[in-house]
Amino acid sequence: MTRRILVTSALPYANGPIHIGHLVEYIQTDIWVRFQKLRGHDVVYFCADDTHGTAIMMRARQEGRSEEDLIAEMSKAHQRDFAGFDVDFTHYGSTHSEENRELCAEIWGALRAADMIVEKEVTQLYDPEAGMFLADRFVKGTCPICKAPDQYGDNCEKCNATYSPVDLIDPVSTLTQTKPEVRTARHLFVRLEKMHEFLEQWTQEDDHLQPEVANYLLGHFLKEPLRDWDISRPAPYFGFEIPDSPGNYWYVWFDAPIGYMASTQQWCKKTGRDFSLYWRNEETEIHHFIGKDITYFHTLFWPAMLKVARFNLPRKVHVHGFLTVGGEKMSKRKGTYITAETYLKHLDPSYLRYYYASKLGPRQDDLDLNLEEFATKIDADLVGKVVNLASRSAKFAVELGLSNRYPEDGGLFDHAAQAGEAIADAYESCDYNRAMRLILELADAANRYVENAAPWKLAKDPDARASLQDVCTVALNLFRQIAIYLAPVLPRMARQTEKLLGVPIEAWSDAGRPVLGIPVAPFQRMLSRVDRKEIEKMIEDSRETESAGSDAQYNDSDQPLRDEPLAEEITIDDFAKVDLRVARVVAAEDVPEARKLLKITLSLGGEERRTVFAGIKQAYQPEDLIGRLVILCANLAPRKMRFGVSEGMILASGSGGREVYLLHPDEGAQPGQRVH
RNA sequence: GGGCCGGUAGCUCAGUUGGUUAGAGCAGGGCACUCAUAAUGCCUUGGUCGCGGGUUCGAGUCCUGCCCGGCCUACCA
Repeated sequence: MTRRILVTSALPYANGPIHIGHLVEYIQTDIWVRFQKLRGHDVVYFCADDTHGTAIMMRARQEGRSEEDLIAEMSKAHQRDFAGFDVDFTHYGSTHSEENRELCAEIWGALRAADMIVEKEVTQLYDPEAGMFLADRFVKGTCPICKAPDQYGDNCEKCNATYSPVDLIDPVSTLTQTKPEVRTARHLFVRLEKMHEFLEQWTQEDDHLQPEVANYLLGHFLKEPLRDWDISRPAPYFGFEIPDSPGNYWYVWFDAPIGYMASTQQWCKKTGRDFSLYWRNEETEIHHFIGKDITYFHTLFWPAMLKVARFNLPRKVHVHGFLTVGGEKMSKRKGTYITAETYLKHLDPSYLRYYYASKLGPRQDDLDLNLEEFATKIDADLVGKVVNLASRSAKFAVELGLSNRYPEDGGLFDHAAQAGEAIADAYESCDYNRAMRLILELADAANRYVENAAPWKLAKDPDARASLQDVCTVALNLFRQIAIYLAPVLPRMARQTEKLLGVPIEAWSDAGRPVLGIPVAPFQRMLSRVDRKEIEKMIEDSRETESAGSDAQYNDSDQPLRDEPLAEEITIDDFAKVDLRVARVVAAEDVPEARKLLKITLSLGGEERRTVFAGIKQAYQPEDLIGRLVILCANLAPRKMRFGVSEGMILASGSGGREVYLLHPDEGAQPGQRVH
């Protein structure tokens, strides 16, 4: 039975380039789409740029151009990058389109009609100079709980407290460095709770979600009433104005998923198709591929919106994990924040497609790109085993062509043909790493066959030409089966195989019938071994790109400053209030119940001792601290904690967790000395 | 604190509803081959399946407690 399938990948935000982290998703989706097409299904694959929101507006302002100009450029760059990795969309649209505006209005109307929209006052900080309300991350100030300076508007990284930006002490707008004022505005909210029962059912039934995702939703959101969803933003905002609420705009997360539909609509208009066949027809399967960070938009809000507006619900939302490189988050400093563009300058996209395929499973686990493994996997699996099959047998077949009848091969071809269903099951369930393993087993068996048949010996015997032809016929047909099974992952290799044998690869079932009595073209290299030097160059390039503009000699990243902009200016008197002292760690012990804390006893010289709880457990061993000098903020108000009273704060930089770097004075400093 | 996922060979991972001596790839060692992009084939080293209990004729697999790692979430400070 032919299935009609509509597939989407999440819409990349038009605020930055595509990088190898994004590509996990687009490659995963593209493989699934190509697989379904090969199986003979009617598949369309839509995506678009996500263009709205404050971030785009701010960036356009900064660069002194219009938002339209910015997003046009990003869209072009994104599409170029995707094409470079053989990600083949049916249509690539934009959320900033008339089609999207109309669909937003339609769904909005349905939400209104269902009495799901309410208006509420929201008190927010407003930057009069920028003329806009400030989202939480555009405000910094002193934490109202622990008095830590430089904290974002919604929570404190130091003490983990959550609060409203209105409660911040000395708030500063990060846009203009001025002091914002408190203003109230009327926001529109979606009463999601009205759909509670529906969502509880939809998320738990029919395999719509991976089990861990369904559990997560049940445990975190659905166990209590769903909160109203703040769906409007006051002007100025780059997006669509809400038709029945002038001055208010739809929040970017309202119109972003609707962009899937708008992209479909654009394609339908272009090609004369029927939109309702895809979004208002129960027989169409809709599959969304997304990252785990946006799970709840796609599994709660989105199905609720579709349900209310009577559109098709997703058949399945496939959630994948994040990419790490060498076991760590991508880092510009380490050169592992690799853009699609930089990758393509150095390496073959097929490498990454295969590597991701060999690591991707059906669950939302994070995926690690280990560059050493990357290189050995490509070399061993693809070059050494798969391509090698063709390259070691094709040259004997050029003169002879393939036999007219399929020779005895000990059941190898039939076995591989039968394996096709298990491999297909693995692709279908997004268990690509299993599919790759199964395919590689076939390549192993085929190489063993060639080894035993020894065509190179037959080639020396003029009387053995028939046998030689038979051996090549088997080897090349086994190779072709593998090329077909790998075609979703490696479309280029499928094309090369077509050229080699002069027969098109059009369907999965082609792997069930051998090709016979045909000429064989001279073998041309299909894939090169991975050049380790290019990997290094790629890393180097990725480092350079982000350090451009900084002092050439040191290449320090500007990321820390961007993460945490400079604070408001202070006077020397302000500074003098802070009493910093050199102190010696005389004891340090683990606080077993705490995840981050070490209990540290400091000496300020003589008998003066201080006990401080410091959140550095993940970065330092207690025994390594004993004896060393640190800098202590000595006049900080004592703070009662669960484990005791903390009498100060040890100075350190870094983002927390393992990234904590204690300050220490140069040689000669004495405990108790004040730092001026 | 709560939730989810994981912990199997040096590394990356398979292990189907509990059923013989726990597997693969890579890496290591040896041999063979020399058609192929120093590719391939054969042999081989290597595992108290995180730890402790329990259920069972039988546990990597089921139950339970704990330890470790990742992610999520909350609170206290």
